[in-house]
Amino acid sequence: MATISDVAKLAGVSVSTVSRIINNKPHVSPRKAALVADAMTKLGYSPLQAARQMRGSGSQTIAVTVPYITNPFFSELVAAIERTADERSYKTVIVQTFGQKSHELNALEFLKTNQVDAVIMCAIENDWDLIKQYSQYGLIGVCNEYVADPDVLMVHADQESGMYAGTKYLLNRGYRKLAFCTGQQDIRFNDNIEDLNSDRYRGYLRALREFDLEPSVEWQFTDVSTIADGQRVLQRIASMKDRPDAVIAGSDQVAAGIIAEAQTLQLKVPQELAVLGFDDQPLSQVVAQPLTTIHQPIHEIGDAIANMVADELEGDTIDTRQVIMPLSVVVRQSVA
Amino acid sequence: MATISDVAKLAGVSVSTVSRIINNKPHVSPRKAALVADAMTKLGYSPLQAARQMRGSGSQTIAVTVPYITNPFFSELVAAIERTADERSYKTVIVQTFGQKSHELNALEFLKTNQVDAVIMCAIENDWDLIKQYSQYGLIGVCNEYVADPDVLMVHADQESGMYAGTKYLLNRGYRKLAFCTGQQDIRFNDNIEDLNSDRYRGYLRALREFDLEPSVEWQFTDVSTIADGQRVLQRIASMKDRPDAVIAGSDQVAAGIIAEAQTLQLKVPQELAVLGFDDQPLSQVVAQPLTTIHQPIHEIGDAIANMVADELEGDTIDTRQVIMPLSVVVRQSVA
DNA sequence: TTGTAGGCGTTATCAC
DNA sequence: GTGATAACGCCTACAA
Repeated sequence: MATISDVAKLAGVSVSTVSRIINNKPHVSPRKAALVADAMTKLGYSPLQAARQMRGSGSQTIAVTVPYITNPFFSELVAAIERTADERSYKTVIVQTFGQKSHELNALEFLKTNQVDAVIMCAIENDWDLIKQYSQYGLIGVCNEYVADPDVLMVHADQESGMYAGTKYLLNRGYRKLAFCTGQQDIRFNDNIEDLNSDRYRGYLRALREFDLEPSVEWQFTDVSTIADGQRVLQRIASMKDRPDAVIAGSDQVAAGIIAEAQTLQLKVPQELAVLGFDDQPLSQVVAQPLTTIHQPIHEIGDAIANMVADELEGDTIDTRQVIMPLSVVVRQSVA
Repeated sequence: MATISDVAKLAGVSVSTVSRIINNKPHVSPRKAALVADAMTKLGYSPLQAARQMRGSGSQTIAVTVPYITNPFFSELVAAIERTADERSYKTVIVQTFGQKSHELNALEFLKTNQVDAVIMCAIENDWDLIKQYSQYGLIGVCNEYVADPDVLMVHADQESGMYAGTKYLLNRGYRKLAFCTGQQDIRFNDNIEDLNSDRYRGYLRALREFDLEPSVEWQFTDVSTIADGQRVLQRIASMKDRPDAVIAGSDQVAAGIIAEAQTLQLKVPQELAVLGFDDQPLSQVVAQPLTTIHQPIHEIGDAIANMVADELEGDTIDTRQVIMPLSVVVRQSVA
């Protein structure tokens, strides 16, 4: 493990000169620069991160928080972010929160201790007021989440319009008895809350009301997010006397579970029950009835936030700090 | 940011006493210990990693390398490892290699610079001889890969037997014209190589030979690993004059792609073409014909390697350094 | 049992 | 343009 003074010694200069060159600061003669560059490669030298961190220098590293990396939506998102970060020569560390505030705080602590220059939050567990305090230690970007703060770098899709379009599509096709699934624990909707799920619910309501319909409490399913959850949803639907004629799954995972279980229970999709997915993941093409779903531009979202964060880190002026990506319905076969 | 000397000052003791308490070393009076504990919580103090790293102390962090986090097999594996590491109070950082040697080396460099105490490699890109050199800086565990070195901590599934069982199952059901898919670039099989793919191929051959069959070069597909790859495989099969009657997909992803494309091309599974998956992921239950596949105990594998690594880090003596998990065929509907 | 002092590798400040 | 030197926060001999 060569150190900076090893390099200095070999190049016949002082450590400060080497340091200047490493961090390409001015006031260095080309001659010595060459000498040092030579010594560095000869020794295979690279600066020790830990020492830099102690000095409070940058780490060229970005942390990304996600709830669960096993959720394909997030693994794709992380992959996109990491790919772009890589191009900009930033390293990436992935932090799973498992929906726990403490894990999220761990990631934020990285900022405090200079382990990372920025954190991109693809899920938010703690109150924003708490999180915001960490921005004195480094940059915080928000991705796929909502924060009512015009200063933060934020990229997300237009969930309201997306869900509105999806619901409208079902309505236009003649469906009237719509079931609604959400990943959240309970539908705590109110007009003041700005978050992904409320936004989706808002879009759902807007479409419904255009048809003078009200949401049915009976047909609302909360806390569903996996394939297995989808299977359970369909079982409950199948056992109802008054069944919905369509179900808004909230994710392709859930939609896939619903369709698979429908198949085993011999319930015909879309004839007896239409299923609308969300995300448009590869999965949506391989289920028994390929999913009509709402396409999310995951890679564009990831690229955008990563580039914005990198820009800000490099001191570039950023014109728009918040970008909202459009969502659109992809028609396949799970809706008639 | 409270430092150790802030704590010392507040507690009215010296920094060394605080340090001893933090690292629960002997020779501390309970009275002072209480004082210090008090001061620590009052200040919200936590030791700065960077400073510890510079001293060469442990980081309580384990790096995990995977080729692509978007591959559900690996995201599940990582999740299992992280969960167990978390229980043992180790932090985890995920490093994607993207199949590139340089990215893998990055993870290994973490060892050198004390950023992590251990790295668990779930994919191996570089030569083992090169990798092994890094074990002077920290612990290296191997997961889901093969290394001919009795000293290394290693956990993987018995791919040979798994593939043998799967192939045998097809053979026993009367299939004789077996196609074979693999994720590797080309089938460079030889008896000396010990790796996951060779091992699988070995199992495939063993079963074939029991039926006096030879592998068909015509029906071997290399470099296939995604759903889209699977779709392409089916297209090629569909266009053949002499078609296989069964295909060993190598992964559930590929199997799902094959089945989806078969559906659009109106080719009946399993009547006209049987499909055997590998992994037994949730996906395998939602395709048009639920997959007959080979179950991999992903969580057990992840738990095992994480526990072994944690044990070794904590100086426990380890009885068996290599564990091989059994694989078994799960019968569903993609094979008649 | 406790405290003091030195050093880990780097960068920034100050002289020259 | 260049080079000493003092921090950064922590741990560990060594001394008391």
